[in-house]
Amino acid sequence: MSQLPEQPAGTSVPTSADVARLAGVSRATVSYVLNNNTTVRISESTRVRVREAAADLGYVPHAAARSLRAGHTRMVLLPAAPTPAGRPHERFFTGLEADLRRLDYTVVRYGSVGLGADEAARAWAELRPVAVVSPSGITLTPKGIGVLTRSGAKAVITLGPQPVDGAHALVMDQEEIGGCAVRHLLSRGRRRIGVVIPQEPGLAPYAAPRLAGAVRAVEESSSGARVQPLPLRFDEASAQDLAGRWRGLGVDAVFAYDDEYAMLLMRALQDARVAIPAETAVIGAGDLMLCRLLRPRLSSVRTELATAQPLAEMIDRLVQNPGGAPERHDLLRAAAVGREST
Amino acid sequence: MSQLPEQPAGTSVPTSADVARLAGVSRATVSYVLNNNTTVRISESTRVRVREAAADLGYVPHAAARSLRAGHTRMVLLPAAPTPAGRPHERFFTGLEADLRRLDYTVVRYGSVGLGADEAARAWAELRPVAVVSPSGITLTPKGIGVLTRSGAKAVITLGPQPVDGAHALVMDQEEIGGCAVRHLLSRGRRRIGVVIPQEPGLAPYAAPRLAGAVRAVEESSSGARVQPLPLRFDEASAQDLAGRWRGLGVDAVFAYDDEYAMLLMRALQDARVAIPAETAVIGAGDLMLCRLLRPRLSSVRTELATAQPLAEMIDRLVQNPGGAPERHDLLRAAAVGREST
DNA sequence: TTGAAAGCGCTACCAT
DNA sequence: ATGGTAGCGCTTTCAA
Repeated sequence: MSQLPEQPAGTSVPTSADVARLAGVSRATVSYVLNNNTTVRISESTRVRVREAAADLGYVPHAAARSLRAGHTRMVLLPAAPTPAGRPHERFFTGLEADLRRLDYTVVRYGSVGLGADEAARAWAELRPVAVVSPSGITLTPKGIGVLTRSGAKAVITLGPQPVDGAHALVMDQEEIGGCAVRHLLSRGRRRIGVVIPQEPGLAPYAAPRLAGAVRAVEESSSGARVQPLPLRFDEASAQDLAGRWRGLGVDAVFAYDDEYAMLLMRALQDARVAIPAETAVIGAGDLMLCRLLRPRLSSVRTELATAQPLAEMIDRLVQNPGGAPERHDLLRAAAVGREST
Repeated sequence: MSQLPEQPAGTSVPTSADVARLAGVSRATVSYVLNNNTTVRISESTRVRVREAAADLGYVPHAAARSLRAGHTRMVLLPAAPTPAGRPHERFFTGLEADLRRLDYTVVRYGSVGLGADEAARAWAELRPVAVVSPSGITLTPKGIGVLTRSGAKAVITLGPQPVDGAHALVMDQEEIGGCAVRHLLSRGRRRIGVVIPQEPGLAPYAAPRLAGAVRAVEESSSGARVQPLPLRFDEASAQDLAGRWRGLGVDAVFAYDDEYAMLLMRALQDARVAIPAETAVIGAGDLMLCRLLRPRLSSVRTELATAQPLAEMIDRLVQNPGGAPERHDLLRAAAVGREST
């Protein structure tokens, strides 16, 4: 048995002292090496040993300790104004924030523009959050989850179209949206169904499962219907191009990804004299106000985000009682709303 | 007094030790009092003295030190996914974030839902940011600015329709938007001009100056035109109600606050058989995609946000060289885009 | 009822 | 080239 006091294996967060001990150097040296301090000369062999020790332990520096020592931060605060008339997404986060504040948490929205998944996880870990709610758009890897939990996060929750292994998941089941849209179109007697695939890169994690759900709904219907993916950029030229080729595509209905793409496409189709819904039915998703303002009124898949309250309570529960098996909850209820466009 | 809220070299950020010294007690007592620790009994007179000392010094606890000592945080991290197809506002902030990260700053979007202006400023100050960029929606008061600078913020910058005394300001001149809209309508020969006033509370800081700009443009035109404010909520019922009273209002043009309100109102007017633009001209603001998708195509005031790059550089400059006179920069360039609706 | 002091993790100064 | 160590601001235990 080692004579050194044993660290409770999983529970304690490694510090620079741990790295120093493992590398057989002082904490000062660790600091010099890891910060690439150039005013001090450290032998290459020591550098390597320190870096390896840090990597072995999964060491992540503690931002609070660092800035306490430094006497200042490099933090630029961007207070987020509550958005009264925001998108459903924004309203959800604003509500979550309020609920968590009520439970005495400090809510920080941390930007990670231009960072890769694991870089981002590391940057988050430096802040030592007690909980992380990661939206899609940043794909949290199992490795990233490890970094976060090892740095003290009690609850790591992914929030997006698909769950991630090893984290709790709030799933917004995008497949169901595609499924709802297609079942609605099938019920209207349509059989050759186009599905818009937005070409904006950030939307892929949503677009792919919506298409998959559409395909599955067709297969399960045994109707002999078929699905045709339709790439579309969010600009008029792309929409006009698609509309110009419309009759050649031979589709009698289209699920346009969401309401805004639907509006764009519908206008282009109308300009190309494609009758809606006679010739082609159109359905969007999101059930925004604009559905009711367009003519014909736009059918849509209403997606109801559960209120944030249960999520706030779930976070609180996981923080107080961490370590259970990953939970998975569905957060999205989808239902088609038929209007004049289908 | 209303000069620069400077941070002279000798005056540093007050700590609990300073409070203790001023109150003539120990740091422990300060901690007990300010945290309302109930396990320890402190005389009422001491409590009062401590609180007064804290208030006198403008003491704000240091969140990093607190969580370092506690060994854990109550921080819930809400990583903000980059929004590729977001609103101009969001894209601006995302760009700012990337630019600042490149300058090696840590960008944190801090929510303050349900907090008053000075409460919020205090909460921000606890994080000891080196710079704060405060959007409208949270009205930063001179007092709040003082709290922030005294806690070490080198650059406090307001970002919104109006500058705030004592802080640097990036002004998004909302009056100019109203002015542009009205001058455009006047040039189209309209003389009785309605101006939509959204009833959503968060929009007041924008709505009021847009109206003011509209009024001023009319006055300066010496055209004998008049302006009529038109309250409107963002729902169909409110729009239908307004449209139903339309002919009694005697307006021949309307500046509809922004494109989305314009879309809502235009639909209601069309449903009420008000001819656009023959009977009433409509202009929005924002020049969103939907302007080109509506029929008639919606005229709009294009508002060009300067890119975030200069702001990031300004922040960096102020951090490195703080204490100058408040700067003021205009961030918005507005120009009317005439389409079929006017 | 209050105070003295330890120590959270880190970096920078001053020794070797 | 590397180590010892002080101290950032705070809370909390123990002692007075």
